[in-house]
Amino acid sequence: MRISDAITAYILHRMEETGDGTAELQRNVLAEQLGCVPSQITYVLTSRFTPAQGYIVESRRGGGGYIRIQRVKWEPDLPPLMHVVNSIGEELVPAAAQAILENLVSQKLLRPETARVIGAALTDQAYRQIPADQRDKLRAALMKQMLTAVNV
Amino acid sequence: MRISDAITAYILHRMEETGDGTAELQRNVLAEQLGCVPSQITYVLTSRFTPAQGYIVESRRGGGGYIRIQRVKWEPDLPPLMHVVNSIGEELVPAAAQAILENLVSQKLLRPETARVIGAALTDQAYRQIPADQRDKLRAALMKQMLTAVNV
DNA sequence: TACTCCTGATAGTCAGGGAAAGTCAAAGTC
DNA sequence: GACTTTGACTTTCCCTGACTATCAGGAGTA
Repeated sequence: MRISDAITAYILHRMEETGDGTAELQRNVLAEQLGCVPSQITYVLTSRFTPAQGYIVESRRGGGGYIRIQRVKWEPDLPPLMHVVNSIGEELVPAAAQAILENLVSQKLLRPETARVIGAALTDQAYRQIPADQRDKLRAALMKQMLTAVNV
Repeated sequence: MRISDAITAYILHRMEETGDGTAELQRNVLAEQLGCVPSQITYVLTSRFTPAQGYIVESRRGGGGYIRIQRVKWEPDLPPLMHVVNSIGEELVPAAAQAILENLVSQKLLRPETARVIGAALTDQAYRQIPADQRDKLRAALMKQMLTAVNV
């Protein structure tokens, strides 16, 4: 029995309990409860609760800090967005990004304004400071993150 | 339970009450009411009610002293969001980004969906691969880029 | 009246300590 | 080889208290 599985199960269970698809926890507390080091929690979150898997994670450090995990609710006519998110690999070139966005807009899965905003965040314009060989990876991560947030 | 949150909530509540987006208070009095030291009020003001987050704070010492917090009214001229874009510096920390978005939404200058999407692109979650010391710069660049794209 | 000085009533500053979560690389497991 | 686990170190945020700066008004003086 892996600790990671226990952590995952616990988080999912908590989500069920709250009823709104949200789980809020404190890293140190949970680590203590489950008998692992705190960074193990972080590991599980980054490997199993990613946007591509339909989750949004937000957190806060310092006194009274917390971690909140939220499961994305998919509207009946929106699963295609999920497919898109899953179909994006580790890297994404600008042209492909634009194509995906245009496609989504023409299918009425994305408002034009939303597409514009997403597109703006995916142009190399914004990545001046990022080494060229890392931009496509960043682009892919951002695209997934943003598409996932469209229908929280 | 964070005292900072209570102070923040109190100030926002006061702003609602007055109706003109202004709250006036006395530091010692509020500190007494909420059971904290006066400098805690100052801390909250400097960390959560900054100009970058859309607030102006003015104060006066001595007898009859006071602190007035005012929510910035963005001019309804064109282009609406440029004020915000211009007020963002070279770097942007996550908390400030979030605060700006909330402010814009509450002033109806941004659709909640759009704010969510932008917010998603500004969390550290999306920047795992980026060196920590470059994230705030990237965040600032992305924020400007996206806000500019809202009303093309 | 006019001026200075004192005093009490404010708010501001800053350094330090504590409480969280994040990072990363090395070691372990299957 | 990919995934897991660990722990030392870092960063962020919160809270406090001692000390400082500023203001208004009154007392004293001429």
